Amino acid sequence: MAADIIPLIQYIQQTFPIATDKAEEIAGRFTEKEVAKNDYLLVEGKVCKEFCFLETGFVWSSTFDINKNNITTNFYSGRQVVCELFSFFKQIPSKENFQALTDCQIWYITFDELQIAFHSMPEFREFGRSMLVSAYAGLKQRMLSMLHNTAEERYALLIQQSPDIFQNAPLKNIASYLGVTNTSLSRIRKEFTKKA
Amino acid sequence: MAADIIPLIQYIQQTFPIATDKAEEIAGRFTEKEVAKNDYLLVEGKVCKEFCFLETGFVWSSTFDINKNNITTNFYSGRQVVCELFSFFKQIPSKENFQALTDCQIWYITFDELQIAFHSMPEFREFGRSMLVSAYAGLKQRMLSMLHNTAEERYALLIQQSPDIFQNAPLKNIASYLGVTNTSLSRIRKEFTKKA
DNA sequence: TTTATTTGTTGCCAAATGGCAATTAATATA
DNA sequence: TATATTAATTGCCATTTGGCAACAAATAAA
Repeated sequence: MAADIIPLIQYIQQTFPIATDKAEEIAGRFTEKEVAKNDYLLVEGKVCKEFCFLETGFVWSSTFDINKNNITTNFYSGRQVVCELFSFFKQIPSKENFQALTDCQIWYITFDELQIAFHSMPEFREFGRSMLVSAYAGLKQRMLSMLHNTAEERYALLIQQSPDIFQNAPLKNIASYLGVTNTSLSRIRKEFTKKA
Repeated sequence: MAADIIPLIQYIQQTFPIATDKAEEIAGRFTEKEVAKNDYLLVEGKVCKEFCFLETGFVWSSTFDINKNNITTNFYSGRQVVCELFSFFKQIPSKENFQALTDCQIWYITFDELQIAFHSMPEFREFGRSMLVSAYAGLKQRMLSMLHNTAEERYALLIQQSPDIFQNAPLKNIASYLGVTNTSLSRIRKEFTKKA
């Protein structure tokens, strides 16, 4: 599959309003690569070296709780940033794994390249900051939803907002993403289809 | 009470390792102010204009859910950044209120001043980014805790890590911060003291 | 294709949490 | 101080979610 840089340019502009030629200049700093299904973009204990934009494909990230249970931290479908931001920006070992659940087409920039680009391109910095702030806000939303919605409400929201997750990830991982056991998710799904 | 800039300098250095004179230069861009008990640092619907460092005092932030219930988003004790980052960095209206629960001594910098300082001081930018990344990581931790710890475990963690919250905030707000009803929190506390 | 392994569903019951109302305690106001 | 208001606790019961085991379905491996 041929790589297409347009989605990255659009993503940059939508994250931080900017002239198209500037967005193209930023996007031009990225390199393309492919990641095969089931391969890892990042392994726990390693430092995240690349800031990735997922052009096409599907990725999930996970970590382990105290009881060594694998718990899903997130799912990523196309046209999103896929990066363990803490590990990447602090250049310290990641506590999460990132794995491709389908073949992926990716645009990436290394940490060193990004540092250089940040210093020479104020717009790139602004984009980076805006991306971070949006990620922060998204996480806060998710946290508030965890606090004040039932598991069934969270399930309903997820299936409505990200139906693609259900095409790409096994239910047990969706369950841990939602913070319920797979037994409970199974029952929630039963109730849900009954209502619909 | 006289303002003391040392805690701010220390906070900067601890967030992003940097020479003391550079940290002092960054801190020098901040202005001091006092906020009286019960006054608001930020009101929902207004754009957050100041990036604040809380030298001394105690602040809580809250928002409203769909049913107009007031829910606590966070508590802030001294030597922390107190800022609605999304509203501040995007300069859009805040969905949260920030209120002082005690008299507060604050160091702040406005958005415009910060923009200027960011452009002229690379170290300030790095500090800002590091602060954002840490905030992001802290939020992720909290979210994972919401997902995979019981209410009682979250209560135990909170009282252990932030006992000062219990000296400054009413239990009903701590309950909504933990994502439980105040009825449940009351029972959890009863069980907890029984065990200890 | 056959077999083994993993994933998903269901029944049964236990544990955690919520909802409501009554009561007490604490705080604010007159 | 007396009164009104708000916060916190408790009892009773309903709802949600979890744990375990058995089973079925899907997928991977031989």
